[in-house]
This record gives sequence, C-alpha cells and structure tokens, in this order.
Amino acid sequence: MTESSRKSAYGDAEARRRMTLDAAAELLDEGGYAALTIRSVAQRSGTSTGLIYQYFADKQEIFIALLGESQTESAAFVEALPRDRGVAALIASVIPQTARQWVRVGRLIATWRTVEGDARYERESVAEVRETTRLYNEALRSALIEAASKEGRCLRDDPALLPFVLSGLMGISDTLVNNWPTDVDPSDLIDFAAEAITRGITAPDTAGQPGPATA
Amino acid sequence: MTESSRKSAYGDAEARRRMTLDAAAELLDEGGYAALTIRSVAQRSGTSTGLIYQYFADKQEIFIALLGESQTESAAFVEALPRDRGVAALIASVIPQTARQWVRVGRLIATWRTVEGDARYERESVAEVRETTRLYNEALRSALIEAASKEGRCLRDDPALLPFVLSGLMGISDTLVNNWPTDVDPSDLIDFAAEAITRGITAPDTAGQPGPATA
DNA sequence: ACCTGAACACCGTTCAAGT
DNA sequence: ACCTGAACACCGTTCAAGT
Repeated sequence: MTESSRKSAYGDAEARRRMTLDAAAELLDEGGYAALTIRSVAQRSGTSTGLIYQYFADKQEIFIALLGESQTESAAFVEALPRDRGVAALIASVIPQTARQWVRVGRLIATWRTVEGDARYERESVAEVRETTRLYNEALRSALIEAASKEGRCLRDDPALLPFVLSGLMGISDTLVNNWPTDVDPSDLIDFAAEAITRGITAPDTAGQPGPATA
Repeated sequence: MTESSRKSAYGDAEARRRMTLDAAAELLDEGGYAALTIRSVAQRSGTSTGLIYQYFADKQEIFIALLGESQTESAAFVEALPRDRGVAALIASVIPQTARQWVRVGRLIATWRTVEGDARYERESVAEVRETTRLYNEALRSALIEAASKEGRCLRDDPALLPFVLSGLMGISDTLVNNWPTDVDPSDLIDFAAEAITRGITAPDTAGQPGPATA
C-alpha cells in the first residue's frame, strides 16, 4: 500500500477535499455567490463545518482552489484550439470559454481583494494560483503568436500586449455574463470584440494580402 | 418656506441622506468593501442603524445611489475632455478616471448580481441608474465620434462598438486597480490599451495621411 | 484519532420602546 | 413624530465534547 492511497478509518482526505470543491462549485453554479456558505457546502458534501476547516484554512482557500482548477482547465482549452483560422477566430473561441469560467470564478477574483482588504497574502495556495495563471497566460500568448503566423501576420512587440488581451477578455466576459448592454446580440459583441482586439494587437501588414512578402 | 427646505425637528432628510452616502463612500475608500457595514456607516454619519433604513430600503440601495453619482461624475468628466488630441488620447484620459471610479464602485457592480442572486430588480433606483448609465454612455459615444472627426477619421459603424469600448475600459480598470500583471508599468498598459482600442474601433483610412480626401 | 455541532463574534434588518 | 438599539436570523470560524 502506497503512501498516497492511505485512507483514514473515516474517509480519504483527498476524496474529502474533492467532494468539498465539487459541492462548492455546484452551489456557485446553482445559486451564485450568495448560496455558497460553509454550512451548505458541509451539508452537500456530507461532512460538518468543522471538518471543512481541516482541509481548507478558510473560505477563501476554497475559492483559490476553484480558481486554480478553472485556470488549468482554461489553459488546456486554449492549447487544444486550432491555430489555422487566424487570430480573430482564436479570440472569438476564447471569449465564451472565459465567460463560462467568469460566471463561476470571476466574482471570486473580483471579491478577493475586496474581502481580504489589503491582507499581505503570502499563503502557499496563492503562489500556486500565480503559477497556474502564468501557465494560462503563456498558453494564450503561444496560441496568439501561432495563429498570427499561420495568417502571415505578426503581433505587435509590446510587453503590454498580453495584459491588454487578458483585460479585454475579462471585460467582455463580465459584460456578457451580466449582460449590461441589452440591445446588442451577445454573439455580435463577441465577433466585434474579437476583430477589434485583433486589429489592436497585430502589426500592420507590410503588403496588402497575406502571403510571401513584396507586392 | 418652500417645500424643499422643510426640515424635521431632528434633521433634514436630504442632508441625512447625503451624510449617509458620504460616510459610505469614505468607508469604501478607506477600508474597501469589508469596511462598509451598516453599523459603521451609522456611527460615522452620527445616526443609528434603524434610521438609515428610513432613507435606504437596504444596503444595496446605498450602493446604487453611489453608483449613480459616480456615473454622473464620470459623464461630466468625459464631456469636459478636449476633443482635439485624437481618439487614442481621449481614451487614455478616460482610463484613469474609470479606474478611479472602479476602486470605489466597480466592486459593487461586480458584487451586485452576485449578492442579489437573480432577483428581478425593478426598484425605481435601478431605473435611475440605468438612466445615468445611458447618459454616461452617450457622453462617451459623442466624445469618441468628435475626437475621431477632428483627426479626420471615422469610427466603425457597428452597434457593438460602444459595448466593446465600455467592456475594455472596465477590464483595463480592473487590471490596473488589482494590478494583476506585476511586470508592466501601469502607464505603459494605459497607452497600449488606448492605442489598441483605437485601432480596434476606427475605420481604416482611405488616404495615407489625415486631411482632405484624395491623395 | 477523527468528527461533530453548539458557541462566539460578527453581519443586515426589524420593530418595540423611548424621547 | 422621530429616533434608538436590543433582538432576530443569518454568516465564518473555533474548539470542547463525543465516538
């Protein structure tokens, strides 16, 4: 029997963590942030409030774990995306995925600082999330570069490019999820945003048509 | 004595409302969302928790009032902005203003739905905020159109344009306020974003240089 | 050794009691 | 007539007590 499969007389720690996270995600999807209480998580995952605190230091820690998983999932999604349909198509595919994650986890990001105040946040779990964030960012950067090059185009060379794209995805996702503008079709917004962001981040064509250089 | 200057033996209702909102805004600026409790608002504005509920139906109503004031202020800011320095310069000026408002009020927007659940929200105050939102949006639209025309350029004709710009401003503001990317200078992000959004929303020049048509 | 849930210090909100 | 603040039903979190 390996170390990792060790179970207690009452339950497997890893499985218990998983059940807690699954219950939290379900509650979030069903009833939003307001429905996510420690008591309801405990009830749904079949434990007690006290026991949850043996696997998570506090409620924030549950958010952080969910956020990390969401980012890892998004990174895999981006890595699997086809590169051969151009930058705008790539971005148009990423937007709905971002929005989907935003429903569950975006509020948490938004509430994070807010709830914490300034709290110097040097928990280990935060460092882990920073790493998954980095992996997601790199996945997106590669995807953009590759999609551009398949189109015979170049991305602008600016360190602010990726933060701009990430900010844009976030803003559009928030707009889609909360549907602020009532008079525009979501898919029209997605298409316009994808093309506008693409115009924003690609370098001007040297020639008129994509293809080998010199007209 | 006019109707509007009517005061009670104990205090002026309008003044009391004002003091409540000022106290709420101060608490928000000082300690973030977590510091904004009804008890602390009551203490700071020199009333009691009970009395606050005579002027605001609930805590959300305080947010909504703050949000409306913030939007009105932003609309005035945008209207006062010079048009003669081009679209990108205009946007670069709007970003810090949006970010400033975002610190105070953005969280509230983000938390709104979240806190409410789906609650069919047909309070009068929400209708008012919708109106101030509309006024802000129109101010921004006019400013963009005028700045473009002074440059001899045109905005793209698409109903998704304004929602895209608003989403972008929101996303960038959130990134600035929470400084997600640690390795990029905020003012570099602002400049890049302003230019990228401009490239995204302006129609391609017919001629090379701005100026009268035909090259 | 592991797990529970009453207890604690908060929160938003109400309403009987004071002035 | 206007105002207060104890009381209520929650929340996140802890820890004595159970098994």
